[in-house]
Amino acid sequence: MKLMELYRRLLRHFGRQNWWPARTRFEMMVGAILTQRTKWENAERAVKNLEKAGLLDPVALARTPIEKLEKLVRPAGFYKLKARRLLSLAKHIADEYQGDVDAFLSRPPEELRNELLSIYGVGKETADSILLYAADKLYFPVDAYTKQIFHRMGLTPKNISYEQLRSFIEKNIDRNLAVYKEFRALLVVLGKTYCRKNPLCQKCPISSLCRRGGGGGKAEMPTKG
DNA sequence: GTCCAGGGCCTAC
DNA sequence: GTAGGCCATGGA
Repeated sequence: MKLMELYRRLLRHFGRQNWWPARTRFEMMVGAILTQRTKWENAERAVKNLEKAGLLDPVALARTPIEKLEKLVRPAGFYKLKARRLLSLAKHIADEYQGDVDAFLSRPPEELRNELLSIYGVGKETADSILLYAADKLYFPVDAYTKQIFHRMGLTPKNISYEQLRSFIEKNIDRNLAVYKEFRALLVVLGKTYCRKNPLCQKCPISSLCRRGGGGGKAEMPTKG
């Protein structure tokens, strides 16, 4: 099973996803933090609250009292944590780049990645999502769905590390931004739609490719990353 | 009422 | 370097 074959099959089945749903690069970054371990629908409510408050701007956001942020991001869950994380991201861009998001995202990719990872609340998946969807760099974000899907397909070991899986995927798909962006979105949609629910497993568009489950086996979506 | 969603931090081994 | 606990609202 070649990964590009899987990609084309998912694309035929689900159609283009056109991620990321955001008007600006900073809004994308905000959404990436708000959707951590959270449905996008709930994260989006928080994004809209911030937008109404005029806070989808690093300098404005960085100046906002955390108590106000906590109220606005409440629908996204983990609201105290996420308010802190948004502030740390906004302050970094405001302090180090005078709020110039483009200047921040224009840094050399590996340096930008390390810088993102140094920001409180930005882990590997969030950093790689920002690199791919906001900075247009060829980094493939690996989430819990992707890990589980590839394991069930017998492509990778269950306990593979984040970096190992990212490397595996990046070595086996076309180095093309549209492919990266769509494939990642399609894997999330596939995971959300089928993997967690056993009854739907048979209808999964890749069930014939799935060595585990696919029939009587238990769906094993992890509850943790 | 129960389960869980597009992670990451902290702590203990 | 990694396993486990923790964070929390909203919808099914």
